[in-house]
Amino acid sequence: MKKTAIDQLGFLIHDTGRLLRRHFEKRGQEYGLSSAQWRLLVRVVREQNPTQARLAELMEIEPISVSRLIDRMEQGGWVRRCAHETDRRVNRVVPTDKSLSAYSAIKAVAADVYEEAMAGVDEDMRAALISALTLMVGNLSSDETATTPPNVEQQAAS
Amino acid sequence: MKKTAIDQLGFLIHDTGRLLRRHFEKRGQEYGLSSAQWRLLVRVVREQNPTQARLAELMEIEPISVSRLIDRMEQGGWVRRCAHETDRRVNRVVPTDKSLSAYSAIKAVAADVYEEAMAGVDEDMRAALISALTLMVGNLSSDETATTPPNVEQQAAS
DNA sequence: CTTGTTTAATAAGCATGCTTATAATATATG
DNA sequence: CATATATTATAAGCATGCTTATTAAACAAG
Repeated sequence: MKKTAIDQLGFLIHDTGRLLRRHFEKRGQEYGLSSAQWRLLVRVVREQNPTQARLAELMEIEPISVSRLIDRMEQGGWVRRCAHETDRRVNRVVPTDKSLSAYSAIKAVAADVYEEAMAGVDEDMRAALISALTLMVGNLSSDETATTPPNVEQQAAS
Repeated sequence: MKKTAIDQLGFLIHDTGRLLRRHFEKRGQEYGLSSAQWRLLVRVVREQNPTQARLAELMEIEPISVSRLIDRMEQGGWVRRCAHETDRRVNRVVPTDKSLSAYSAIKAVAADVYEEAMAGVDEDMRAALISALTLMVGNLSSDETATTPPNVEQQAAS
């Protein structure tokens, strides 16, 4: 039945994520950017010099994780911490020239990895995949409180 | 177009995995099992006392990661390392009574988290999701070497 | 102005993954 | 038997996430 497949959903998503990360890092390692660093850089470029707190919010990770990611990225010459104009508590995170010039190349690598991963997955299935994942992120983000909304068929242990 | 959605695939899968893990750990923390420990325990029970090397192979993580996971699980009373009958290099990993009695309860928690995540995702979409992820895992596991032969379906190594 | 609260960033320490290296044991070969 | 190679587990050290606690600055209220 499908039930057995659902049991493996967590494993599947975990594995897919791990494999994507692994491939991206292998392909992107000539640039010296890890996948976490790449995710952060995308936000920095898109948001135009966000603060660390803003990055934590966008990436849904803790501020301390951002802080340490940026430690390493600053060391690697990818971003700089710049003082905020008015608020002396705040750092703006600014991409370096190195980041800006590598950006499109690395973006192409990412797109390439995605296409490699999606070989043999037709358009309909891609659309369904993305819709399903988007729904799931919504379900899991929103109801930090609720437990079991509308039509759940929860299965006990099998 | 769809291209923009594909760009976000990595982010989506990453987020979904992170959120699933977070929910599972919140719900399962009364048992004191993390999600990595849970994944390992499932293998241990299914495989009937596998060796650490076998676990590393099954979970596709490094032997050293297994070793340290088991360090903590042994401390937590979830598994024991038992000497192999003939090969003195080898440890068999054996679930404790505590594991066996908690197993179905935790399995139910996992199933519950999956259902919560999948609320509003209909049967067709679930099937497509699982098929797509399975294909992706295949693509990313098999071709550790190739780069992007157009629409590949090579299943070289397993 | 002083006191208290909130916010931004960091520190300390843990879990889980990784890579690279080592120790102990098994096995294969001269 | 002795030596070379495999395999199993572990060690050391790093990256990235977490929780909890701290520091510095901003802001609000008396």
